[in-house]
Amino acid sequence: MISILLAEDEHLIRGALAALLRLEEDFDVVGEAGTAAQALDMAGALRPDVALLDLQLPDLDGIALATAIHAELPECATVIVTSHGRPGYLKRALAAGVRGFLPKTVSAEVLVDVVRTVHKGGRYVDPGLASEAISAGDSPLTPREADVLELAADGTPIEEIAQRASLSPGTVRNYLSSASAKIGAANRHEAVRIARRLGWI
Amino acid sequence: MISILLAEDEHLIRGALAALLRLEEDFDVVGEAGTAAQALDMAGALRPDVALLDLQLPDLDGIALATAIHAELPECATVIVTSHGRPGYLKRALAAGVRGFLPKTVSAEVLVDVVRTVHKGGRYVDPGLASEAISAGDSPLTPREADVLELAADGTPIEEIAQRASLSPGTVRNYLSSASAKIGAANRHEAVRIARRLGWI
DNA sequence: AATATGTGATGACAAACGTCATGGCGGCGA
DNA sequence: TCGCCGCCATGACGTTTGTCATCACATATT
Repeated sequence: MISILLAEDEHLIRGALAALLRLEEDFDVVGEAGTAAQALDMAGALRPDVALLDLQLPDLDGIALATAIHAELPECATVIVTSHGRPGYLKRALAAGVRGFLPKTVSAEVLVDVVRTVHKGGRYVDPGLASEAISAGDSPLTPREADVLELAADGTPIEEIAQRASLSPGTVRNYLSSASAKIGAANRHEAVRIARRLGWI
Repeated sequence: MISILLAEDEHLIRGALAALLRLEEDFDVVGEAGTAAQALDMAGALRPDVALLDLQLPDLDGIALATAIHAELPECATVIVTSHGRPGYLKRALAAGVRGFLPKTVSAEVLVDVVRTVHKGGRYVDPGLASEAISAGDSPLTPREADVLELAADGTPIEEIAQRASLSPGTVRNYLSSASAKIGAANRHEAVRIARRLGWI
């Protein structure tokens, strides 16, 4: 019997996934959490064999949650499930010791297989995502460039970015300019979009 | 027995929802589609009582799909399910004759209830979404302003927007300026974000 | 010690952008 | 028929950007 903890913020999806997993005779969904904090509590209390984590949770992202769970429950295998197959996230997830990484586009059968695989100590990464991650390569941005670019999201004007980052407006423009050049974008807004898609910010 | 057609692009979620619905004795999931085109084919062939449609599908949005289904199968009740509770969409969906509108944050029980309700001829709209839609009000944008603002998404430069919309760059700037003013945004990028959130574009 | 790299800043210049006034044209309701 | 509104355009103005050269300082690498 494999005991499973589910962390997913959308109630309906959480329930549906639970229903799906409960169809397997050897699966036991012991807990369903809607937030990372809840999931962490439940992990400690229920000590599941496998934790199925959505990448985007309201309080913390799934990778940080996986790290926290590993610290408290090293024998628990974690699997990240996500709608947005951002290549950068995959790398961070693997670095965090996650054992499985799946987009929500896989079939139910694959999910079930993966749960069994990671429970037996194996690993599984979606092949499509893996090849994307390889072709996307590492982020060319310096840490500071990534910071500033992140602050530039939502169309924030330079002046405000400068204040939030405690930088001079000129410096902000320099970072944004070099980041856009590295990414190959025409302007910072496009740069933000691309960097987001690749999981660089 | 209520026969149900499911249209949802994410394979895993589609399977999970199907599993959830099949737990009900009086439900029969007769078809699962990943695209609007597929869903339309299946609707014609399987003539389901209820169609459960995701708002975002790769080829067409759920509202357009609902309209198409009604045209071919007037007795089929349609329910839209969505991750993004954009107020504007709710209005358009109701105008299209959709019988149910739910965010994915509702519980599995609610979904099941709603399916039964709409099958009996009733309607259901998520209360939270409804109040949001009311408070958000109608779009203040003229059709053309909305067009141009939509083209301005992804940080496209004005010159390119002008070409795609077959307008002079000056006109584009005028529309963008007035749209931003109406929305209360400092620049077009912020305007795009707000309009997106409210379902105006 | 020399070199490269990241961080932070300034100044200058051109291009892109936001705003406003103004005009013409067409449709639609009063 | 008149006025209002949406559509499209132009010109002018100031502001915000993107880009580049150049500098200083700190930290690693070789």
